[in-house]
Amino acid sequence: MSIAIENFVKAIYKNGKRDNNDTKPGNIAKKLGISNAAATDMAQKLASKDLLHYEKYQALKLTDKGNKMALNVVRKHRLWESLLFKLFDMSLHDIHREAELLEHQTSDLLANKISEYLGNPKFDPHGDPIPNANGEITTTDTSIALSQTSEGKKYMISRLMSDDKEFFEFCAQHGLKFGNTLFVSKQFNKNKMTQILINNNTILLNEDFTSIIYVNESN
Amino acid sequence: MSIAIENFVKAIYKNGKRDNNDTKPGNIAKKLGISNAAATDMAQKLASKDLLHYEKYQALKLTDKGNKMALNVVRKHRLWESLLFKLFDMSLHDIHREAELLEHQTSDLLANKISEYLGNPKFDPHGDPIPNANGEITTTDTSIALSQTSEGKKYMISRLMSDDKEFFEFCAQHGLKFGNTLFVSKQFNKNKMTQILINNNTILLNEDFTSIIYVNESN
DNA sequence: AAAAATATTTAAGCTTACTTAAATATTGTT
DNA sequence: AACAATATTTAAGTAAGCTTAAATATTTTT
Ligand SMILES: [Mn+2]
Ligand SMILES: [Mn+2]
Ligand SMILES: [Mn+2]
Ligand SMILES: [Mn+2]
Repeated sequence: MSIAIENFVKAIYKNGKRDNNDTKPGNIAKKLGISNAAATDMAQKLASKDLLHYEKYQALKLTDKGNKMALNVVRKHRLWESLLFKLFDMSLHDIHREAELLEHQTSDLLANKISEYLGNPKFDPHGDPIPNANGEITTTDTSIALSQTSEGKKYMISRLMSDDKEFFEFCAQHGLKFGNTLFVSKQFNKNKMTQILINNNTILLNEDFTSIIYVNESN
Repeated sequence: MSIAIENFVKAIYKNGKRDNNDTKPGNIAKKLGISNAAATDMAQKLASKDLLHYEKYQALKLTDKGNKMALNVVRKHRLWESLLFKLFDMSLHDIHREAELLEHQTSDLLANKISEYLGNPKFDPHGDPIPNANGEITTTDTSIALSQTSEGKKYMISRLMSDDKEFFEFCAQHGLKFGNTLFVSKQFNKNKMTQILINNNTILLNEDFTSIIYVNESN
């Protein structure tokens, strides 16, 4: 399957998972940087290949076959991120950018070699789960967005759901990193802001950030 | 530049280097598995992009710009082969196959990271030289084909110029490996065969093999 | 030096993955 | 419930990278 198809299927998969947007052509188009017309076109083509269910004006839904393909690409993406992060001194944003391309040029055999070399990791450097060779995610995610946390509790960062360079630079600067702990000192519910204490620094985060930083309650 | 263009330019580069075939569209077409017509078409297109000199019915010649592009792709190819060979238990043929794809999806930055990680190696696992970040090959190659060697002398294998699976399997089986030494016991000039002694085994090689196994005279 | 065999080029056409513009349907607002 | 705003779909068209078939040039053989 082509790069365009792999990216399309993956975008639907991720849209359905994370964003509770409904997965209509327009949303996918926006993510992929193509026109709505192109997305509709592609959706119809993929339906004829049995990769997704298409009904005019309805949300797109992957078939089992489409889902499997998406998970295969996601697996390769996250394995590459893990490898590059381990071997080289590269930022989360940079490894993501490289993985976005490498994911399409990787045989299943190579993916398995990478996985084996890394000790079959279950999570990538963002904290995202890595599907196994059968396209299954066996770990269960108990984490919640920082925006959903309670005042006065301690949490461990489990996932940074972003591809944005500036966000990662901000995170790096303030110690917001997979595995680090923080304390939620105040929730400004009206303003949708969250005040946290991390590394003895107090920071105020708005919803753009608190909705993509995932955490687990800590001791 | 597209994958098709990178492969095309690289094929011209390699054809000019190794094979003393003249580099006409038909030869390139054969290597890339496309029609002669497609190769001519592409050659004309690349001439308009200043990547090669095209004159009807004449051999193709890369411009400086084209040469630089080819070396950049070759660099990435050989760095990937080096990395995969080091990290994973993969055959020379397999690493070549993966590198053939990865070479087109690798930023200069990532290439430099790989090079640095490996200690800026000068040769890949086949013994082929790796161009530096400026697209220069600084090593000089003094090796000769096994077919050109003299009876009664000892040589060290410096290069296995092939992508062929069966050839590599044969090599692996008989200890024909980068760095290993062999003794040329007889040259059958009329039959274009070479008899060598390696690991206490005598093997008779025909020209298909002796022309792609490169060696340096050894003590 | 012809003739025959080969190789190259041109021409016409196809598929993929896009684009913009126009038509149509859905959704949100008054 | 009607109107306006928004989203989706259809239609028409483009560029890249191929194909096969036919025309033309080059190379090899006789
Ligand atoms: Mn990523
Ligand atoms: Mn991608
Ligand atoms: Mn190779
Ligand atoms: Mn290639």
